[in-house]
Amino acid sequence: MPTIKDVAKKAGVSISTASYALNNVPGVHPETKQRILDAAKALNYYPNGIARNLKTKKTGNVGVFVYGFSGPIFSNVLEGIRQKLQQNGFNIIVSSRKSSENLLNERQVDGAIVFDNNLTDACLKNYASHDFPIYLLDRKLTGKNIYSSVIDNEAIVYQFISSMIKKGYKDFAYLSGPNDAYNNNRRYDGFKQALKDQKIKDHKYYQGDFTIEGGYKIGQEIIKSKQRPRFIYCANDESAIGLMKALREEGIHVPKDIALAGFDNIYLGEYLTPKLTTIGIDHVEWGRKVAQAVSDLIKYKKASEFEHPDGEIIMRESC
Amino acid sequence: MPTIKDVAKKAGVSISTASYALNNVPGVHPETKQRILDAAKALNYYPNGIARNLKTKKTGNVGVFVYGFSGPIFSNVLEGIRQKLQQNGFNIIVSSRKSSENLLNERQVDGAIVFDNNLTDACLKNYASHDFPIYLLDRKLTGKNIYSSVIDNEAIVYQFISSMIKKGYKDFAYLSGPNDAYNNNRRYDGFKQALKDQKIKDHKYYQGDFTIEGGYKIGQEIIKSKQRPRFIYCANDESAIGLMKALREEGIHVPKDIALAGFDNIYLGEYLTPKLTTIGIDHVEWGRKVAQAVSDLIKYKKASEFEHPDGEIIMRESC
DNA sequence: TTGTAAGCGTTATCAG
DNA sequence: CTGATAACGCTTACAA
Repeated sequence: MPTIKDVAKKAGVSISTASYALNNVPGVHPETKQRILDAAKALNYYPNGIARNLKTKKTGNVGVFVYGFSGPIFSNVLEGIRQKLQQNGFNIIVSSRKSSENLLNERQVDGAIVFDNNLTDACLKNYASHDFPIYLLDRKLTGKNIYSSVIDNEAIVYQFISSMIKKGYKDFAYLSGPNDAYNNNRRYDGFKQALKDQKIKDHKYYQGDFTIEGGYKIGQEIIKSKQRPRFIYCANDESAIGLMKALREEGIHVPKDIALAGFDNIYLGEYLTPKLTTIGIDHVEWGRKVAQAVSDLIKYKKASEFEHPDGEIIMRESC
Repeated sequence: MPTIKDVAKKAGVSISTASYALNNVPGVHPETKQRILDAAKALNYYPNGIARNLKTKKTGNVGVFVYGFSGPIFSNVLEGIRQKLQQNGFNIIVSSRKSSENLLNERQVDGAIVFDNNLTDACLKNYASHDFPIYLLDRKLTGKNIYSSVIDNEAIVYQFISSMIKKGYKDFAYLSGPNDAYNNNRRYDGFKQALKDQKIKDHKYYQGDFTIEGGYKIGQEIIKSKQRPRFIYCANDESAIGLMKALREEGIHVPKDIALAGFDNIYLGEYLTPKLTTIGIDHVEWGRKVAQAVSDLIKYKKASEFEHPDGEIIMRESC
C-alpha cells in the first residue's frame, strides 16, 4: 500500500513537498507538482485517511445514529441528510446501537445526528463536551453543543382532529404509540386538546407500539368489544394499517363503520384500500435542514437557525 | 480531552503501563492496574480510536455501502448484517455514493459489504488489492479478496411460473425491472424458461423500473390496450403494487380479470387488497450470513462458505 | 520553492 | 512487572 513517502521518493522530492502538492497548497513549482501528481497516479496512491485524521483532528465524517434501519420516515430523513452532507463535503456514516456508541466515544466523527432514543444522555453529553456538535431528532436534551429538532406534532394533530369534529365525528379513540416516545405523546396532547376545546369529554385509549402488528392486535380487540368507537386516530400510519387489516378481516367497513387516520404519510398509505388519510411531514427536507445545520456547526461553530417543518393534512379515503 | 498520557500521569505510571492495563494485557500488577482503571474512569477517558487505528492498521469498522437508504429489502439485509457484526465486535458503518468511495479509498473500514451497483469496479478492485475483503450483494465481480453472494432468482421464478401454468394460466406478461439490474434479468430468465418448457410460445413484455410509479404507469397503458394479458408477473413487489393500483382504479378485478404476483415479499404485500402473492427471500438471514463471512475474512483471512438463501413462494390472493 | 523535523495518540518492542 | 522509545502516515511550522 503506497504511502506519501513512496510518492515523494518516486517524484524525487521530500515528503512535505509531496504533501503540499497533493493538497494543492500554493507555492509548489508547477513542474514539481506535476511530477508528484504523476507519481501518485502511477502508484495509485490515496492518502491514508486515518493518519490525516489523527494529525488534523478532523475526520470529515458526520455520524447519523439510528436504532434500527427500517421505516419509511427514517429513510427519507436519511436521504435528505445524505444530500446535504455530500454537498458540504462530509462523509455520511450511518450506524446503530453499540457501534454508534463506539464511534462517538472514539471520536471517529466530527459531529452527529441522533435519531435514536436509546443512546444514553451520558454518552451524548460526554461527546458534546469535547466540543463536537450533536443534533437530536424528535428528542429533547439540552446542554452545550447539543441541539434538538422536534416536529410540532401537537399543533397539526389538533388542527386535524378539530376538523374531524366539525365534520361530525363525536366518538373518538386514540391508538397510541410507545409511552416513552416523544412524538407519540405530543400527538396525544394535540388530540386531547382538540376534544377538550370542542367540549367532547370522553374518548377511548388503546395502547399500541407504532407497529403494524400492534395495530392489528388492537383491531382484534376492538372487534370483540361491544362499544366500538366511530373514529380512531392512530399515532402513526403503521398502527393504522394493522388496525385496518384487522377490521377488514371482520368485514367492518372503513370509513363507513369506523373511520381512521394516521400520521407520517408513509408511501404505502396511498396503495391501501381505502387509501389512508394521514398527516405528512416533509422528512427529506427536514433531513436536509438538520444536515445543513450540523455542517455549519462543524465548519463555523455556529448554528444556522431553521424553520422546523410543519405537518400537512393529507385527506384520502379512510375518514 | 483526556489522553492516555493524562491517565498515566494521574496513576503515576508510564504510558506503556497504562496502555497495557487499559487493554487487559496480562502481566500488570493488579493494584497498578486498578489504579490506572480508576484514573481512566475519573478522567472519563476513552481511547482515541483514530490513533489506535493508525497504529494497529485496523479500524474495527465494516462498511456497508448502499446507493440509497430506502427499500424494505435493504433494511432487512442491513438488520441481519448489524446483528452479526455486533456479535463479532465490529462497528457497522453504512454509507452511500461519494462517501462510500472516500471511506474505501481512505481505508477507514477493514472490509466492505457492497449493495450498490454504482460503486465502480475500479474502486472496489483497488480497495481489495490492498488485502481488504469485499462482499458484493446481488452483483458479480471476480478478483482477489472479492466475493459475491447472489440469490438464485432464476430457479425460484421458474418454479413459481411453472406452477401457475399448471394451475391453468396461459397468457402471461412480464413486467420488468431496470434492464441492467442483475436480479431482474435472472428473474426474467426463469420466467421465460418456464414458459418455454411448457410450450408456451408468446408472452408480453412491459418495461418497468422496480418502482410503484413505474408499475402504475404500465397499468394505465394496459388498461387502454385491447389485448390484456391474463397473468402479469412483476419483477418486484413494488411494480406489482403500482400496477394493482392502476387496475383497481379502472375497476379491473385482481385476480378475476387479471392475476399478478411479485417478488421480494415486502411487508406491505400482506396489507393490500387483494393480498399480494409473491416470492420471499429471508433477507435478514442473508445479511447475517454475509456479515459472518466478512467477519471471518477479516479475522482469519478465510471465507466461511455458506448456503446462499433460497426463495420461498408465498401464495396469497392476487393469483 | 523545497526540505527538516516535530508531533497527533496510540501500540508494541525491548531493555531494565 | 514497568518504563523508554520507535513507529504508524500524515500535516505543518520553521529553516534553508
